[in-house]
Amino acid sequence: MNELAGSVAPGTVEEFRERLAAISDGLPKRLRQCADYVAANSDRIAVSTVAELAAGADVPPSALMRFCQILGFSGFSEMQRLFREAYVPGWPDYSTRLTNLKESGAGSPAALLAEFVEAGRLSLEALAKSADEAALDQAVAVLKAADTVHLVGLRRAFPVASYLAYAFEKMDIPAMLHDGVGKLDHRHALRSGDALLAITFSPYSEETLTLAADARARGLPVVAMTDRLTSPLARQASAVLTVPEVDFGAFRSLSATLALAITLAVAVGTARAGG
Amino acid sequence: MNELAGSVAPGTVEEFRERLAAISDGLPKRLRQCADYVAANSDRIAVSTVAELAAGADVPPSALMRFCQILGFSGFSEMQRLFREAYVPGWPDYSTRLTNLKESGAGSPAALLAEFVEAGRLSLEALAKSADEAALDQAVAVLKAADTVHLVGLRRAFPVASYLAYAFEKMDIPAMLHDGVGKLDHRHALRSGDALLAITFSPYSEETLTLAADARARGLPVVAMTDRLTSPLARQASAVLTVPEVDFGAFRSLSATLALAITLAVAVGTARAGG
DNA sequence: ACAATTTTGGAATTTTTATTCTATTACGTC
DNA sequence: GACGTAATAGAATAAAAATTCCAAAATTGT
Repeated sequence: MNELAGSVAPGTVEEFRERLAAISDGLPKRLRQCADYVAANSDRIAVSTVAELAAGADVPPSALMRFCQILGFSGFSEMQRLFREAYVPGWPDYSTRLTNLKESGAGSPAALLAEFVEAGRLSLEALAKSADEAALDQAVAVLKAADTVHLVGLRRAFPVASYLAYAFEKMDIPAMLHDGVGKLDHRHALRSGDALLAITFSPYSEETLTLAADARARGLPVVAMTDRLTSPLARQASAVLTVPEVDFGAFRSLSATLALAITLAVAVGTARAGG
Repeated sequence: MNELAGSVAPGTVEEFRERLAAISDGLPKRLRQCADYVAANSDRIAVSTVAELAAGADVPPSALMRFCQILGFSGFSEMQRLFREAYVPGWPDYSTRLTNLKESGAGSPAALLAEFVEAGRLSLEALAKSADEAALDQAVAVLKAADTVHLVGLRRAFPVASYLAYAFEKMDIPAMLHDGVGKLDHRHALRSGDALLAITFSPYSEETLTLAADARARGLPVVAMTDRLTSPLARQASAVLTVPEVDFGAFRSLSATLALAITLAVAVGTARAGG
């Protein structure tokens, strides 16, 4: 294979990355694992041993040695030297790095990123604090018992609904995403024995509320993911999950909402598998 | 002298500094040199050998060993471990932890939620630490210049793509979501002057890669959001944004991915409005 | 299905690195 | 200025790490 690739060792981290990208295609399985792991954790090279890195990449140490040689180094030590020399203990802790990003100028992409990361983190923390365990248990119970889980969420909530649809499908749970494509109305698909998982945040989307009301009228249980207990969706629901999400500008980070959504999906999936 | 100082080793870098400051008065000559050098170059500890550090401090290696022991460590290796771990804040096999939790079914929904919140938090922190500002700037520049922004992301990445579509629409940026509904092939919609924002994670979706290759072939710039620099998508791209995200089984928390996505959308939006 | 070639895993080996030990030196005290 | 104590340097040893090598397994092409 790539026996010619490594005539001369990369002299800088940049060169290293280039070569890595250049060769990593035609690499056999184990060496590819090395390439992927090293690319994702290049900051660890300077402070790890062969054995540690190999364990991380889930390959034997000798595979990692071969990998180093294919890249043009005489061995691991030479590769490590490159990274040790370039090593500046970047941004040891998260908060100073955030400050640093913000300082790159108000409105700059980096500063924005810092804001959104912060918003997401706050949302997650708030969720952990405020989560209602009883409501969560009840939601799981309702969805576990359902024949088909109907999912609805539009606009801002659509990513969440579509993610749930993906997750349910992966776990072999019958689910149907009501996405309103082609303005079709799928409400006739709601059958006795099913359940609806509805997601909407202020300003609440009319279609979602309508579908929830419809399900309620037919006697189907409704699980709500929304922003307040006083939301119009909450009235229709047999279980209400509220998500405190920090808005930044007109947008909402969705971090907390998605975390809750995955929890729900996995909990329902294991509950069903176990029953 | 300070023979009692080292009853127990410092557990954090903070503690280390405190103890160093506390004892470094009253130290004999050689040990003083060690203390001074280490204090001034503590960032090198993680990536140096005893011999290198000793040479830097202009003392024999054995002096440095004694110094480590006076600080409370069993030897140099233990001290070094402290610094290596402090700068390598990875998530030690977090995904297997989650997988185990899921498979054992031992976790109550509330416990699951705690895990997913933690995963999201870690992802966001890692994003802040590892974000490539230059790549982000370039991605913004590319999308700012585009007539229409085409979005593609399937399966796990679909929520991200759909959220971007929503955000772009809110900001009056011409955007088109390639969602593959009805197996329609929209590639003819790629026109000169447009740009493609493609999102895919391992295992990479074939359709996304194909569309990216297609765009590339027509000379359109491609911005990639993916998991590794060695991803097949990265090859097609004029800007590559990598997102560190904790996977668990087939799922991915998406917290970091969405934070980056919003950043991109808002940055492009303000850049366009300002131009 | 077979042979040729590549890839792999693990044990054996070598090299490097950390650590201990001890004779010697320096220091402070009386 | 001699004695006792503490500190030091460097050699000796132990431990850990890197690197090589080869037989077995897997792939590839015919």
